[in-house]
Amino acid sequence: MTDSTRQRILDTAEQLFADQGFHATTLRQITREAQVNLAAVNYHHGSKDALILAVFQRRLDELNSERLARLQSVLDASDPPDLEKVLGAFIYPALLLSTQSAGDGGRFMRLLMRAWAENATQLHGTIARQYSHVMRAFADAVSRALGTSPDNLRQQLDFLIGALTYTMAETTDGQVEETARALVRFGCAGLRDSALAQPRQTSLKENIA
Amino acid sequence: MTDSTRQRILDTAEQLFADQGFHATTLRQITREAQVNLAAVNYHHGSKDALILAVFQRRLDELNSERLARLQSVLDASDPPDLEKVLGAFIYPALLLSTQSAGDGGRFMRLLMRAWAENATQLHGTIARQYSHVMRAFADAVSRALGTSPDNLRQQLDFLIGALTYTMAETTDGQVEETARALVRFGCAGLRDSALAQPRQTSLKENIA
DNA sequence: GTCTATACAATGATAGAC
DNA sequence: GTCTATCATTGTATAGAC
Repeated sequence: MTDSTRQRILDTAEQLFADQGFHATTLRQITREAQVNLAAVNYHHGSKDALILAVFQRRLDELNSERLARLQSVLDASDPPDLEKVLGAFIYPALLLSTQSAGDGGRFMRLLMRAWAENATQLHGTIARQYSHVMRAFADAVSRALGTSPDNLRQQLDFLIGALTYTMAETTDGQVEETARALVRFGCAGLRDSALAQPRQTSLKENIA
Repeated sequence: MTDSTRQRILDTAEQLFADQGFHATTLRQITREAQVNLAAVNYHHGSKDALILAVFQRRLDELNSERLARLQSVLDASDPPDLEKVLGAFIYPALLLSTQSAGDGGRFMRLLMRAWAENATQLHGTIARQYSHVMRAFADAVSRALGTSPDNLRQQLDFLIGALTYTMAETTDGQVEETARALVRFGCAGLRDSALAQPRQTSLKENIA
């Protein structure tokens, strides 16, 4: 098969990256374990950095689709959407992914924090572009739930993303539900309180993260 | 001078790491720019990973000392300490460091997120050990400000650390005060609300992050 | 103790045959 | 698409000068 090579590389790379980190994992190790030729990685993905990026793209596509689907359900349920449920639609799929991503023990999302490192320019930029659509949708939903302008929420949503990202790296299988509930509660309180402070509608310069 | 070589390596490495990332920066580039011999890095620091760790140690020592000093001032001011000021003592020095660290343009703390990547085991573990003293002191102060057990605050403080870390990577010079105020407010609201949910005193298994 | 010059195995990447 | 052979560059180790 021609396409199975590409996918086999992706699967093996994801597992090895999660276990050993990006730098410690060599292309020779990946290709040996995936039973493909060394040059196949560069042929199918271009470079090692591009392979790392491809590993992320696949998971982030799942994650963001799931988030948007859940958000739509929440928006359909009530017109001023429920803030807790909006944040839940953002947080819960991420924590789920962090502990049970497709086959491997569940250590995939530890890579998200690992990944900010290495090729920060290319990878962080691409991830940000991936998130920008989702971020816009959620910022809009949160703003309607609170009755404030979406612009003022960017910073607080960044706080939430930071807390979520950091938490993903530390959460293990059994704690997903409990952790998600705690983080939703934490974020709701912070957002509601910040909304009281800035009820006006000003616009800040764009700062996508 | 005998000590200037070690420090020159540290300074040059910090700047290059911040600009290009850890992996992209080679030892030959560092030693060339610092005008020292290639082997000097391994002689003074042991390895490239150890050099990365040393770069962090230096800044984290400053940061944690500053945090504890400010915390002491807050504790001296009033016996049930003011929660806003406690969080400020934790957050403000970090954001300051992230934008104006010792000479270089201020891109140092961008490394903190970058760093969780590469040698996650050794570096993340050592950083956690560095933070554990500070974390304990702040958890204690927050618990007294709220009137709850410190154990129940671990998770919420982790949320705050995540938000802070993520924010540090994105904050630029002019936004320190404003960002710190917003993050303090966000964290206070989350902590106060979570304290209402769990006023009991149970103990969870240790999970230092 | 510090520093230098040099050497080494392993890595990511590429070119060209099939 | 896949493979073999090969390249420049990397982090690290060592031997020896000051």
